[in-house]
Amino acid sequence: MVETGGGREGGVIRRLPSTVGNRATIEMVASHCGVSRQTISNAINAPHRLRPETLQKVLKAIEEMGYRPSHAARSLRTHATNVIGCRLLPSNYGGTGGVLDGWFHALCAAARSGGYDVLTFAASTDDEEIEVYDDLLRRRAVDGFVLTNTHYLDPRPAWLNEHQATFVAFGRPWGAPNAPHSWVDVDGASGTADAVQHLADLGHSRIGFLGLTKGSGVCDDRFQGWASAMRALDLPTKGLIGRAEDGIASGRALTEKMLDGQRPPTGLVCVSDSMAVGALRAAEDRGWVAGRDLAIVGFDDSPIASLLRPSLSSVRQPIVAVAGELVAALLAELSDISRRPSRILLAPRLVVRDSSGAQLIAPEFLTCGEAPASAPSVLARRSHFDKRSQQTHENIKEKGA
Amino acid sequence: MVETGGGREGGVIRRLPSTVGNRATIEMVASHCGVSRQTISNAINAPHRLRPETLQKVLKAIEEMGYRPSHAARSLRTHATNVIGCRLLPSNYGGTGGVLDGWFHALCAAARSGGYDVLTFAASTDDEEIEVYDDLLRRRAVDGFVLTNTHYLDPRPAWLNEHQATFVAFGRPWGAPNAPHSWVDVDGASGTADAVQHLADLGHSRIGFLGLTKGSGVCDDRFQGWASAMRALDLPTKGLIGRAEDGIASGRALTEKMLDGQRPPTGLVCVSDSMAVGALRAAEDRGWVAGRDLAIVGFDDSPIASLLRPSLSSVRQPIVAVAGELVAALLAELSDISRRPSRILLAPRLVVRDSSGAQLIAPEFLTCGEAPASAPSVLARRSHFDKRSQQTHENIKEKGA
DNA sequence: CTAGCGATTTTGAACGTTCATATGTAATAC
DNA sequence: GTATTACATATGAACGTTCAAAATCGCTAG
Repeated sequence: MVETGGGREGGVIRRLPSTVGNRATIEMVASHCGVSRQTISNAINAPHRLRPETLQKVLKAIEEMGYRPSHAARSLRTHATNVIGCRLLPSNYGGTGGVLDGWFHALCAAARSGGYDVLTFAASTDDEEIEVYDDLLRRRAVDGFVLTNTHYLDPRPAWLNEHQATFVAFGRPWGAPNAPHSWVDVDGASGTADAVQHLADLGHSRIGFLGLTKGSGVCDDRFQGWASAMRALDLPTKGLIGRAEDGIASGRALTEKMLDGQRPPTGLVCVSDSMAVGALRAAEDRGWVAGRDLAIVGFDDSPIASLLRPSLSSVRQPIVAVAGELVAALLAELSDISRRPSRILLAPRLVVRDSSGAQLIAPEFLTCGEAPASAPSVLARRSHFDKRSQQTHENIKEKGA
Repeated sequence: MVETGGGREGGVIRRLPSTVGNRATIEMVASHCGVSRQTISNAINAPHRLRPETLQKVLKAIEEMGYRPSHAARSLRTHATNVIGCRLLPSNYGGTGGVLDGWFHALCAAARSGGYDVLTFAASTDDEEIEVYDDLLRRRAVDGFVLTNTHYLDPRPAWLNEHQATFVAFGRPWGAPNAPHSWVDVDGASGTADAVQHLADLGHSRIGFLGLTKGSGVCDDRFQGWASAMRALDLPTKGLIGRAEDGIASGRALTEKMLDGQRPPTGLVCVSDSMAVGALRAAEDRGWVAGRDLAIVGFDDSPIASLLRPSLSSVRQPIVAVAGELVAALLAELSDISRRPSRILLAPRLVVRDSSGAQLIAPEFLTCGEAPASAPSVLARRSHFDKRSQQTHENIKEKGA
């Protein structure tokens, strides 16, 4: 299976050892133009210093010769690398499967349009991540970092501060609200509050929350949004809170337990899409149809949300905007060292699909004709669904920023 | 929502302007040891040249002072950056949602353990990607590239060769089998052949193929595996080939059309998971249960495969191994410029789940009690499924490499 | 004692930029 | 006509390494 070689390509010269690096240097451009090094440098870094005609002449030569300043030389001289370091989380990390990928893409795009590149590295733990930080800083390979997945007792911000590194975080400094670094985050509380309001609008009064075991800042935030919305609507919360490790199995188990309770919920707001998938499974287990027999809203709007049947209503994070703000904040700090930290909270928006029952169940979905016997309360509950909201399929409920 | 500032942190000194770069240099280590620059350099790059006691003394100082050679200075002098450039595809690119993320993570890990870093960039088109290549090469910011998503008439390999860049590709050079660059790919044909064999073992004789419109090397490869396996088993193929753009809607439409044909398939092998999801939808549309009324096998084993109901049997690519081989091949080329290109084909493996009907349908799934009227041929077909294979749930059928 | 040799260490130069400063040049002011 | 100024361009040095070559050291042999 492993074949090496294949010189059948004939006269194809593959690479000339010493010509790989034979690209134009500033000196070559200078002598070509009949000016000095510094004039070329100025044409690039301080064009206002040049006489218009000189500038034009130099720029033309630069263009023709395809000159770009050597990254290493410039970086050596200026002590700036124009590179940002960022850890790539394992795929499907913590149930936010696929969401961070779009974010990462946006981050790279934003960085590049700001004149920066992104150096990506893998790490499995915070400590490993810190080791890479240390390496990159000592080698002076990056100007700063973007952190993701902040959490309680996160050792990274403190370490980076101690080592006088510039960085910004995607995620609040949970447990350290006054941490002196910049961050950008999504207002999870507003997302879950929206979800509650959405379900309440549909007539639900018993709305449960599926969260994580204590110790997750993200969950605390989202829980808080649910709790305050419930309070504001004067709805009961007793027996409607479930907590476990993130995961489909957990979501399923929590939902089962909650539905078996004295006064089961008719709607569920979940801390993550994986929890929501678990809830969907639990509904299936009973022969229920999510969106008809049980309303479910997830969080993150991961790629699977729209693929599931019934499709999953979910709170979508503005990941592209987050990436843009992070890059903007980091570049600002890099250029203005005495800058105060910026703290930016962006609003998510609820994407309404089938699982919350906001629209008619697609006919092809009702394969069984009638409600299964195992869900006796369904018909009684159905009345709720008659006052359906005006929201249309995949319509997005924007929350004013 | 946007708050900047928050100086309540009091006396926290955030960053000392000129101390950011005050890390140890080779000269500092040298004077600390009472030796010359070059001795320190040798301790790192050619330790055999040093007297054991000197080496030990120097290494100790290096350790204590936390010295690492400046990336810029070293790179300027040696003309090597120890950085690999790689485009990050938009998430969910071409239906392979989530698969490349795991690959990318593995790539970063492999690179780092080989002493390299990965510079990531976003690009929407091949031309945009080439522009970035151009930029990175001119600035001498990377030593080489890893390409993904190769296709017919791919302009990138030719461009890179013309510009004497070192690179390896994930994916064969479709349409240019003798292209003089190294590549690593997954043997799609063997994957679909396995899928056909799997379905044939389960008693299927009418096995359809859902592919892409002509012009996709990946699809041609996978199609070829299906076709030759069908031929080898002496099974009919007429009316069992569907082609369209990749996507769920396409898969659904193709499946519908095929099932409406004169002699519809009882099993489907799909070129991608998104096509397979479409097939699942088409089965649902008829009130069928995939794995019972129609066997479906996808390709890529994307994260959704195990989340779907019924869960999707799919051919999994050995992405971690691919990443490792790619890095190995690239580093080999970088260190040995006259090296001949290596061509490595790795075998995928079929992950058997519910949608291919290899095991009993989970009871909770059969909510409707009996086969729907719209699938009259189901009971007749059922006999096939009595000779079920021994494969267990999520069991993996390894293909010898 | 000294030449010769290998092992070890040092020195000068170079990599390609930008910074800080110096030089030149044209226009303005006295 | 010369001093003053602003503008435009050029020069020397430095960034922190590694390369190439030179210097030093410790031994052995003649």
